[in-house]
Amino acid sequence: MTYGEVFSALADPTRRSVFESLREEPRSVGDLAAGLPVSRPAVSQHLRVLEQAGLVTAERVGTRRLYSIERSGLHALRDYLDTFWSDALTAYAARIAERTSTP
Amino acid sequence: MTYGEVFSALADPTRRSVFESLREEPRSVGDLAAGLPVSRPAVSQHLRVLEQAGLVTAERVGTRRLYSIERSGLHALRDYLDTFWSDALTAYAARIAERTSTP
DNA sequence: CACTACCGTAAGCACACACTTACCGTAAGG
DNA sequence: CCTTACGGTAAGTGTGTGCTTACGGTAGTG
Repeated sequence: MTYGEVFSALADPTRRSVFESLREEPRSVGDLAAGLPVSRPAVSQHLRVLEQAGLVTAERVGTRRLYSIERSGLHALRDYLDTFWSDALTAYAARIAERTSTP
Repeated sequence: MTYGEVFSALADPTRRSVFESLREEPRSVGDLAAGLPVSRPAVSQHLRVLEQAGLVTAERVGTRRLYSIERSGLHALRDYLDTFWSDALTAYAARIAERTSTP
């Protein structure tokens, strides 16, 4: 579960549709597929990618599987953004300091 | 410049390497390609995608082109995360309220 | 025990895309 | 000018991947 997996998971439009649909409420695979222009196995494969990226989790309810949003995936994304900005600012400050001390 | 473009732009490892390399300081195309296992045209194509996604900008310096980090791309990403969470929380609260009022 | 509902997996296909080499345009420097 | 440095673009290639249909496997139901 790396941020690379999160990026490539959310890069696909269909996968984003699935993910954003789960934002409203937990749904089953067939339920998700019914609102999309692709087949049920396709949705199943997308869910596998999303699960691997830590974006969703599954829960067995009888013969169905209820998929819900998982926090860790987006958490990894947010951490990536935060460290990216702080590193960029640090590098920027260092570059300025170097330029003013040795002109 | 949508968050979809940002996601697919950062989904590629080589493109992330380019992007994260620019976090340290602005660099030219040949400079970036020198630190990567791919050819210069490949880097040039990656930079086009990153530019289209609002993640980098170019500045002409003589015959060279200095690429730097652009804020708008990651800004769009952060907005996406924020609205996603707030929408998810709203939907969750509504679901709870509905369940407690009509059991 | 059937029978149905639900879903994951396998196999195959068509397209996208990340690369390459080759080429051309533009700016600096003799 | 001519030459060199730098980089964007074109065309072609191979792998990855998003999709399909077909199948098998498990949990409820009569």
